[in-house]
Amino acid sequence: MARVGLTRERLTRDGAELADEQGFDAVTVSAVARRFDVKAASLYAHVKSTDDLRTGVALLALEELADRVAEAIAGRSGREALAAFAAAYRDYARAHPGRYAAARFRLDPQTAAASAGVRHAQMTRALLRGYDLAEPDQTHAVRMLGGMVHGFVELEAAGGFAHTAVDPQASWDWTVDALDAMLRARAHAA
Amino acid sequence: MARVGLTRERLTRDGAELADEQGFDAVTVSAVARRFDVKAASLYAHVKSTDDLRTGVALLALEELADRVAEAIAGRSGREALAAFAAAYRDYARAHPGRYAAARFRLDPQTAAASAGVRHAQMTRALLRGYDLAEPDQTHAVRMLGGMVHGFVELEAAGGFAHTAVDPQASWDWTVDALDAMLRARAHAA
DNA sequence: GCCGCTTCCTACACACTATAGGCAAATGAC
DNA sequence: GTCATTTGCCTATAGTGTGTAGGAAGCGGC
Repeated sequence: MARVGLTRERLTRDGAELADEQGFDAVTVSAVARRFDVKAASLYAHVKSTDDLRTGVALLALEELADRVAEAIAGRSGREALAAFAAAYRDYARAHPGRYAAARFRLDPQTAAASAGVRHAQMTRALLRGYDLAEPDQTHAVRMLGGMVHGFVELEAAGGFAHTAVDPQASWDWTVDALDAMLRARAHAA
Repeated sequence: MARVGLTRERLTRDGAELADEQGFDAVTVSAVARRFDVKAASLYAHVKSTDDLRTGVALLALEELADRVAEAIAGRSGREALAAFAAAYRDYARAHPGRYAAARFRLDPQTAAASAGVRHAQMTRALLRGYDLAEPDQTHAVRMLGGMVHGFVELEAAGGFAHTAVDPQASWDWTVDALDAMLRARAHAA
């Protein structure tokens, strides 16, 4: 009966690759089963449902992305840290579009609370410590920064920048500069 | 045989309502058929496929949203126009989450070119004329602004702001203020 | 070798997409 | 009014995906 050696972990990793190749929506029980050359029903011993499979991919992506961001901001501060932080997100989204989409997958509250999502929030706050913002400005800045990075990355991925000749990288650098200037201007402003 | 009076337009409108109620992913041929108390096969006389149905909803949402934005910025300029522009997007997303998601639906290039999407781009540029930016700064600003608004709205919709007590409206106002200050600082800076 | 557990299988019930072809209601000609 | 045509919705069917139940083959411990 030629055992393939399925594991929840292997299915999750394969799901992540499938997401990058065909999009996160293509991550289904039967698609992954086909890649292992196995019947779909066999996967149900390892994952509870398609939703469960996707949740696994989402958690993996959040973890990977948090690791990269952590490495990017380690030992840096101020503008340099901001640029590295933003670049970590953008580079990951460009290298692994499916995983990036997976990281956006809606998790139920307690799964989210136990995920690497909290590390993302902590790192964003850590980054902003360099700008010395008092509350509630710091929270405002966390939200603005998160929205900015995510929004830019998503519009770029969706092809929204394809109709103009201007290099997206230049727009990105310009935006990061603007963010830095904005945050510095608001330091101590509470 | 009790004709219900199906039309492509009625199916599209109903799809938009379904999207707001159950999410854009719930917009399927059979779900809409159920709402009209009709067999799924009957819909295929009016829409070519599920994708076609969703495209219709997306075009409707883009149109509606463009109308609202146009109304919001009419007769305003500068900071006031920026605030109204941003509020139009956010308010629409909060009132019609499914349609907002639909507006993000990936259209094939020629459908996109014939959609209200181009009005959105034109209005964004029109808004930025008030800040007197030279190229390529204007394009950078268009991208930044688009990303910012979309990213903030999406994170808010995804519940990303639920873990902190700070009022999202306050963060929104703070962000719009910061954007305005930043754009003014960059006027003529080419 | 044999027992027991795990892994993967077949079989099945059900839902959604999509096509083909049928029948009846609405519409227009007269 | 009635008849023919068009249109609208139907049934039937094939294909694919999800998820459950139960069966058989592999693998380890002894």
